[in-house]
Amino acid sequence: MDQLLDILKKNQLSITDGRKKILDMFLRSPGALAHADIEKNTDIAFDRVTVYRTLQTFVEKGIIHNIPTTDNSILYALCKDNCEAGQHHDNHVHFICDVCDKTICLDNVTIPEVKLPKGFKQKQMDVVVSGICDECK
Amino acid sequence: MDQLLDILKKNQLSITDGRKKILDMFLRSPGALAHADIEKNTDIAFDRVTVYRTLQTFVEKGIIHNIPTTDNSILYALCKDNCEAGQHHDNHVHFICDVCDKTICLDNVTIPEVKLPKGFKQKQMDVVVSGICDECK
DNA sequence: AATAAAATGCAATAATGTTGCAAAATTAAG
DNA sequence: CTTAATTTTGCAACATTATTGCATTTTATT
Repeated sequence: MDQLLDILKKNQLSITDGRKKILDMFLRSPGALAHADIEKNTDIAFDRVTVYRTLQTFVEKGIIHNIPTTDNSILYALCKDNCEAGQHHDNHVHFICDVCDKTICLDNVTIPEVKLPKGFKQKQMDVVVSGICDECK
Repeated sequence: MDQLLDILKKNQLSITDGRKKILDMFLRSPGALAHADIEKNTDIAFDRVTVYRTLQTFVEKGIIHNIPTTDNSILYALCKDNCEAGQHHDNHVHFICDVCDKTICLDNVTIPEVKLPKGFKQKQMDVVVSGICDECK
């Protein structure tokens, strides 16, 4: 049973080489990936446009979601437990390591609550913590 | 006593038209600004490059800081109380309104604490809440 | 007012993202 | 298994966004 095919089929996506390879990268990656990471991967011999469109499709289907960053890059991550169920709009804690620069999706960290001023209604919350990760300590 | 000049002088920056006008935009703006907002402002008749360099300088000096976003834009905000003291690396709560699309810096909202897994060391935390702001409710 | 230092504008270049359309691959049907 | 319909991909062109070097202008210093 291939996890790859499983995810693609569940989301009613046709099985193509591009989607398989890109999804495979996410499944193997401990952290988040930027568009550039994928494009620079020599195994991925696809056109820039295909990468853009594949990522867009994956986001729409809820296979991956994007992580806020303070630079102008977009980070994508597949969160192990939830995303396959299509619940990727749920709240997450993301950790960015200042040393190795990797972004890790901390699925099992409880997200805190925030008291907003009067009149504000919360729909989603993203928490990005930066510091030193467990491998670089 | 001009607040503008005060901020620039405190940070040992020469007083130029560009810096004055861009800083003025931040002082008048209730929310965060993107590079594009500044460039499109007809009062700002400066070269793109100047805007980039001015923003970079302001960030380095701690006059403004940038806010994580899930799209590929960089948002900058001057946070009313802290930034002048150069403490802009402190933790903030940012609110992005889904309706009017403005980003607001909630300085007086207490930032929550997060328990990280073993081995992770937290240095900074950014919280981005999205929903409906008090003006669009 | 003259000089040193810093900031700006311009031009060129690089990097990043988007769109339309033809060719190729995948799926569905017989 | 082969064919037709649908979807995906690659290419090309284009648009937007960001960066760098250098000459010119502006600001600060004496």
